[in-house]
Amino acid sequence: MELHEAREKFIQAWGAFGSQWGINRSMAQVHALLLISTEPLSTEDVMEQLNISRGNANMNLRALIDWHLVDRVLKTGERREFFQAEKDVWTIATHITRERKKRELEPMVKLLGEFKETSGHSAEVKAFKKMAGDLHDLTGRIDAVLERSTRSDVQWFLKAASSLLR
Amino acid sequence: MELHEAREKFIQAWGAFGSQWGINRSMAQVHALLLISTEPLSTEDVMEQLNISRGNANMNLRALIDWHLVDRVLKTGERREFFQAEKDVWTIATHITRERKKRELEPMVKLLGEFKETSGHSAEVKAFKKMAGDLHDLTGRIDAVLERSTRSDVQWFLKAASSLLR
DNA sequence: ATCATTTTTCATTTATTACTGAAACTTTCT
DNA sequence: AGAAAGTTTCAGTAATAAATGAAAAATGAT
Repeated sequence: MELHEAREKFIQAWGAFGSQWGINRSMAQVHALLLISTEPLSTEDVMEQLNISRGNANMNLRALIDWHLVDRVLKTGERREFFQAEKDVWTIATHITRERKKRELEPMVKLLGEFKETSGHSAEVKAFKKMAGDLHDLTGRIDAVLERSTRSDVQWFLKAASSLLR
Repeated sequence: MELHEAREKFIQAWGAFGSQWGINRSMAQVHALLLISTEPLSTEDVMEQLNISRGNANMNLRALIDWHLVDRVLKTGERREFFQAEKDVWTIATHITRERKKRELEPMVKLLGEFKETSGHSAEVKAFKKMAGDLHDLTGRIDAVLERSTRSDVQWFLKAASSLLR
């Protein structure tokens, strides 16, 4: 496969993959593009290479910075900003995991916890509380596992271990 | 909190949660409704309780059956079909995980593997292959972890362990 | 302080995804 | 076989999410 074709496929696939997981296509594509670019890119580079508008490029670059997946870079003697992606896949995975955990999983755990106080003693109420409680336990456990596996000390260990296995 | 309010909140939250993760709102809501219903429901019950159309109810019930999250149930002396959700949260988590792994993760692992054969020796090509290879390793590892943690023997063990801890 | 360049915002447009509802189909009963 | 009850399909419509592009704001050089 030629580089050009491979890059194109990669960007498209990463975009589609993202949108299946609730991340918008452009954001994922911008990320993909930066991942496989050796040099930092300007907003215009991103616009051109992905055929997207300035507004779109800007919004998604900022979103990626929020997620700690992309950094702003200043080149000496250049006025405009450049962008480069974090390239270490463990770090990428960690940042994505922590961000989604914080934004989505934690609020769900909290809400499920609140259902403990549902009033009544009917069979209906008991069944409801059982389900809410079980889900609370499950999401709480998942939360704990993710917390542990994304802690920077664990990350450090895993990185070290994986470099030994190379 | 009153049961009625709690149920409503739960259904809405589960729907919103689902849509953040690429599962459509109605499907998640139908699932939520069945999860907290003590008796199996008919298509009409679902339509009424969620204010959705027959077509929508039918499509999403079938999708949930595909995902092994819901079973068809026949009541003696009743002609129409009833639906009930799998209630064990470990089993639910397993089925969701396996289904998404199969539909989305595995194809991505496969695609990333194909990039190994990208031709050329320039720095650009090397950088591309490095990234694709790293992502291939990472997604492959995630795939393996999920495979292990959703195998029925592990499930059996975890269920047994968690019932001992009750 | 001015002006040229770059970045950000946001009302409007466009694209995508999901839902509706009526018709077609299937099943089961008499 | 015909009718009644129930299920599925799918073309058309609606709702939602994302992108555009032009204007406003910010930046920084002179």
